[in-house]
Amino acid sequence: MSQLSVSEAVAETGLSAHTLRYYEKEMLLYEVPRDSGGRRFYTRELIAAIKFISALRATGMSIHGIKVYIDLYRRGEHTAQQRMGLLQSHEEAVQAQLKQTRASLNMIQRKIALYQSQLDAAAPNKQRA
Amino acid sequence: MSQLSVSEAVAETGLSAHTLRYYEKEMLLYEVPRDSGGRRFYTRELIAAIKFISALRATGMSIHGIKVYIDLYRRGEHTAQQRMGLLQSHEEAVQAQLKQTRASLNMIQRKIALYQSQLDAAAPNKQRA
DNA sequence: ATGCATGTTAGAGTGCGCTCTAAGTCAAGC
DNA sequence: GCTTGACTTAGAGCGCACTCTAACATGCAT
Repeated sequence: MSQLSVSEAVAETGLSAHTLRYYEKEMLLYEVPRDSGGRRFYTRELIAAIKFISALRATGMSIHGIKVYIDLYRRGEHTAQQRMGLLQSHEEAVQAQLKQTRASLNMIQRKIALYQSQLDAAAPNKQRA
Repeated sequence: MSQLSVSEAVAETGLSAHTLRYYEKEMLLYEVPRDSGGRRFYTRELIAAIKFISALRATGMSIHGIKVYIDLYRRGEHTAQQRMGLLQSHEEAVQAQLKQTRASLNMIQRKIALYQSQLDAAAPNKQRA
């Protein structure tokens, strides 16, 4: 079970088969093995890579940005420092984005609270219904 | 100073003039007043609306989703409950998205930590340099 | 052997949210 | 009067990340 078919990989990663092929075409995934019939299968290493790529995507890194990271990976161990640097600056970007999202969420929550007090004031007897 | 020119509104909201016109075309903004020469200006109410729209955008609400909200707004006070409902379900979506982002960020941070320990192990004498 | 699910390819199409272009108008300063 | 800069319009164009199409191949179950 350490080698997953396309449909198993889809189930495991939450990405579509189209997207998996797209990532491969864009070189985010490489050396994806095939069975005798030419069908792809995914090793645990590939699945781990896909999940990490998904984490980068989920935090807003672009396909191009991920490709830069993956290309470093392919070039070998001596790029580890650079890769770490990329991840660190991405982490900072994510922290900034989280901060921005929290601020915006706060504004939205204040608006909701405003609606709540308006609606309470307009129908004060509803509180007993 | 309660009426801002386009360039002042750009400075105040962080959006581009192109985007402000685009939002107007998409009916997120309406009844934007004009001066005698046909140029737009933005009242404090409009600026507040733009900032709220930006908060919705920053938290991932689509232009279409915002339009639905704004259309309710235009239809009057009796839509307040529905608008609040929209904001509440958006809030839930944002909370879920934040949770997802934090989980992904965590994965990235673990990878950074891994790099750090690898690099420390590979060059242990660097700690004194 | 047949049917069907699951896979393959190259390449086209989609939806989103801007972003820019080109040609023109207007008001203020020199 | 002339230039400059900020603005106007309709509409085209763009970058991104998928997402789908069409035609074909494979392999398992009946």
